[in-house]
Amino acid sequence: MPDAPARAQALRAQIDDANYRYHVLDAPEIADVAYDALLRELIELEEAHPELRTADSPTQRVGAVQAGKFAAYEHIRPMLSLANAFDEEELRAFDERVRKLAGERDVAYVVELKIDGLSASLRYDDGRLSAAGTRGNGSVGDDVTANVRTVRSVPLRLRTEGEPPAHIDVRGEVYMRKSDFARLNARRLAEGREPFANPRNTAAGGLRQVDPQATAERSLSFFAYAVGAFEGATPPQSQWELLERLRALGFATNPHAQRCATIDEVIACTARFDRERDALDYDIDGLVVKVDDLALQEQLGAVGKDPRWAIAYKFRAREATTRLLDIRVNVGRTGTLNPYAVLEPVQIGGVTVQMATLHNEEHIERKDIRIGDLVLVVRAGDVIPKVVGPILAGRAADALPYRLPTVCPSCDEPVERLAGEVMARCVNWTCPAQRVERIRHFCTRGAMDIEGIGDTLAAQLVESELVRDVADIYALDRDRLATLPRLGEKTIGNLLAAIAASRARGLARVLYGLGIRFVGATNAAILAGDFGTVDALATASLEDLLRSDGIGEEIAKSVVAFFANRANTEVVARLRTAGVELTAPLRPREPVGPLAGKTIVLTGTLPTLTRDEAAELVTAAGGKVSSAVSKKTAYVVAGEEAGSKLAKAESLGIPVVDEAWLRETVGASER
DNA sequence: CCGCCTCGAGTTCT
DNA sequence: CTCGAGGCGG
Repeated sequence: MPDAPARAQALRAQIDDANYRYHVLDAPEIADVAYDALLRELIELEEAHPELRTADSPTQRVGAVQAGKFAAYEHIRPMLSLANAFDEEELRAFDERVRKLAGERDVAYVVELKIDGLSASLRYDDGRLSAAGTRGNGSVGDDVTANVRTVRSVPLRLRTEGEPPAHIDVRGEVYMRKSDFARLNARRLAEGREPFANPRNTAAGGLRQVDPQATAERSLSFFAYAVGAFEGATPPQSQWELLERLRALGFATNPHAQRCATIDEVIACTARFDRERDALDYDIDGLVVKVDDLALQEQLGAVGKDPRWAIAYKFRAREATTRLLDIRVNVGRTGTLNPYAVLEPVQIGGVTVQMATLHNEEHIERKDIRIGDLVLVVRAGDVIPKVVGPILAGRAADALPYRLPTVCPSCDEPVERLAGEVMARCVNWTCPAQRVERIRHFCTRGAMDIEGIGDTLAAQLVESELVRDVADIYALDRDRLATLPRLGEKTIGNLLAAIAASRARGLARVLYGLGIRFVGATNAAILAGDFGTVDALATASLEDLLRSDGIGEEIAKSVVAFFANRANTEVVARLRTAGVELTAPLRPREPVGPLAGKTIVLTGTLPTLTRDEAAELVTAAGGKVSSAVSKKTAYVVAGEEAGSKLAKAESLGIPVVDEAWLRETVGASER
């Protein structure tokens, strides 16, 4: 991947230099074509990385090449701006105002999606597209006629029977579909170019291309939602009818528009679309609520620039800028140094975000994130916040590039980063931070499932030196635990019971709990099933291990290395003494059951089963649970709020079923 | 050797 | 959930 910040800098320098020679020295050194190419590349780069756009960038030069490229487009009737509502209360206040002015009667509304693109106005004379302009300041925008012509969903000629209207201005939103955006970026990556940041910027930039061919390549789309001027035809009576008329004229209108009889129905829509917005193939940032009756709209009029008959309901923002206060480093169970951002607390999508992972040093370097920067943080379809990048314009002059510490923040031993690896590691096996993490991992649900030992207690146990390795857990007793703060009689009892119960989990979960590199839950189960006992595994050679399905060179080496370490074999020996079950039933040859040989993927929240319970049902029926959807997947079991896996299943034509289906299919085997 | 398929590891807030 | 990387079939 090219280094975007450096490239932008280089482009700016070249363009500034060319400008200087041209305008000041009057001695151009590069051809206009070459200059255009440089400027275009910079514009694209800044679209892909808005954080790279600086106030002094040549692209921001008012009246420079870019702005001068478009003629002014005057709107016959100004394009509206809308007042915003951010919650239910403000929507009700809007309704109150409307009803008061309408004479205290019920008012019907039309709710439309607020597409995140750019609004435009299209002029048709005698049924033909004659001109198109961006919104601009509402009265005057840019003339982008040639570019709009490349948008497939814009009819070049109206579909009418008989006489077309003499003149009509159609307003709508030019936007880019997420699927088209993904395709475009995939192509750019294949060509070794920087991908764009988001569909909106790409659509906006697309309309401003000098070369309409370049606009066409971005595959933009258009939804019509209003009419500015309407001459030579009987005007519609309502917004709802207007949308129908637009469809009849050959325009795409958004299919999710709703007619609502009361404000309560409108409010129900807001909740529904906020939930469903991720499933749409385009970004929306809210809803537009309009009074349906056009005569009433007229009567309500406008205050200042905002009409009184419509309001934009905005979803809670999913991105925000905030200050990066510090970069700190956690040490993971495997010794990896995991840098994370400490942010000035900021509200995003209804929660306060104050931390976000920064993954690794290379990631921070690539995005050029520095302590003290103003950063853009998003919380997109997933819940996990992400630092997109710094806002360079606000950077302090003395901000330094970030360097990962060279010693472990927990044990002060030197950090190692192997050639070709992204993660830096603390290789000190006795590092306290790693001890804590290893113990916590051993006790997690997928491993030994010891309820009560989480981060806090694990840290306390290591700190107090009651526990140094996982075998020490089984040596804990009432007296020793009582020395820890805030552990009552009852808690201790529960904890000891949980520890006792964990002895019987079996080899697969012990292996997983030990935290051998590359051995997660799946590989642990494979090894346990193939070898049956720890001793068989501990004495297995590289060749023995490689015979197991799915175990390759790296995993085998990691297992051999683990058992070659004296400290590890001692831990295993002490687990045995403590009475921990270290054998597993050998794997049955062929799975049997109604789902035998089938790969199932679970997604979303099922009505009554937890993820683990559902997985157990599948396994018991001879099926295999996998984490990602592929061509080999037999069924996808989907619940509430299913995400990308459901979409993937649909695109691959894989049958999607629900919990009831699973119960029925599995239940059949038990009778 | 490439491209798919999987697995492992880390992840924020309430 | 997503990313990076190991395993393995073509």
